[in-house]
Amino acid sequence: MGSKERIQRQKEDTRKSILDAALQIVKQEGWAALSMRKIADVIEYTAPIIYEYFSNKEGILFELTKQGYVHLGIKVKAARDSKENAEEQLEAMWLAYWDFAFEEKEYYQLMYGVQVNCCELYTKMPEAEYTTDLFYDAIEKLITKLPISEDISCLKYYTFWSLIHGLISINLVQKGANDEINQQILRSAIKAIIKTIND
Amino acid sequence: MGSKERIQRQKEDTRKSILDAALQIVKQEGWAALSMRKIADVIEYTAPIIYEYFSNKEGILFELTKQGYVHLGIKVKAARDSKENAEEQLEAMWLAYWDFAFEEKEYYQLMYGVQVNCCELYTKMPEAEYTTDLFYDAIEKLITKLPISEDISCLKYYTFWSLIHGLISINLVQKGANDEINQQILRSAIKAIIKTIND
DNA sequence: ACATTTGCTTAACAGTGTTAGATTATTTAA
DNA sequence: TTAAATAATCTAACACTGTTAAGCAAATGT
Repeated sequence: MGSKERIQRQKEDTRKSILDAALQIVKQEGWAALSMRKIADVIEYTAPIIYEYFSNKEGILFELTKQGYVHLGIKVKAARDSKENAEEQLEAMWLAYWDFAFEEKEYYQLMYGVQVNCCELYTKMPEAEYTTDLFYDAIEKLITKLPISEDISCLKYYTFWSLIHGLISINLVQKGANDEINQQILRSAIKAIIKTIND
Repeated sequence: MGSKERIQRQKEDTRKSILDAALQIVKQEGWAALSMRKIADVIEYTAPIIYEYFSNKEGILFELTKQGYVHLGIKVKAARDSKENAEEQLEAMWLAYWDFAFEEKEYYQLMYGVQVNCCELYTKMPEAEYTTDLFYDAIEKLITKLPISEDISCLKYYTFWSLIHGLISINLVQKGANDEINQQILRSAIKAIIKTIND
């Protein structure tokens, strides 16, 4: 009897619907408004059911964080593949990162703890490392002096990341900034950091 | 009878003790653990009393935010006054900002919404503008091309701020970064941005 | 047909911010 | 000094939050 598999499929559907419901609520009302009972309302169950799919609320956040990293990775990879030149690739990748932060604001807030009390234990999430690796590769392609030291690519990566994440955070928290100035800062700073890669 | 003034003084003391208690709890247990009842326990009252001094919890956070900006302003000003050279001044000021973020981690988290759901209405807080003005002044001192355009100082200010705030946020959220690398990024990036001021 | 397992719900606990009403203490007025 | 008025404080409650235990009902296995 194949009913086992049907039930299995139903369970996976419910699990997915929990994640979808959570994201929907957050997109409509923000992270502070997300509650187990609200999720239960959306999926038309009662709250305790959720605990058969996730050990607790943090479990849901953890899964959504993973989803976020997957989406970000896809977007950054696509940006890289849209360009030939190594410099253009790196710039396009950071711009894609920037776009992701605002298009998928709720994911970004969760992934990087901007106004969200995300759990602390997201260390060593393989989905997160994928994007990081893409950036490291792109940076190292631009380094001409061999052998490529881990230190210098790390330094450059964090410089890029700090600048862009800082600009995003400032905009996500005290929004109301001029978008033109943001674009100017972004583009000129990216170019400036790229220039210093082989200093 | 001067008892009016005595009572007035007592009220001010209680108000201050509420703020002190809140900060104490946060320093011991983090922002997530701060509750009205815990504050009440510390000041040896019951929770409703707090509402005679602050309209709600957000009111307490608002006041602490203001305190934070005052402290930051003092620190940044002191850093400026410790140097003669304009470049050295600006660098010292950002390093002071950096130090503040870690020495007064709880204040910084609140002021800039790092892992804290601070209220949104902190716009136009005069205490915050003081520090901003200090940085603008220091940047404009370095601009040689006259007349000094508002755009260019704004651009440079946000570039500095984004980078440093980003680096701080990353360290406050996913802590565990190498402190040497942070210092290297900080100092080299500050110098790099200063260099581009007159481009 | 009976027993067992599964799916799901209700009820509860301990905590949160916040408010209304009752109570106690202090001050003022007679 | 005593009575009335005011101020200070607390208890209790409401509507939430995450989470767990107990119970009911329907589907399943024997």
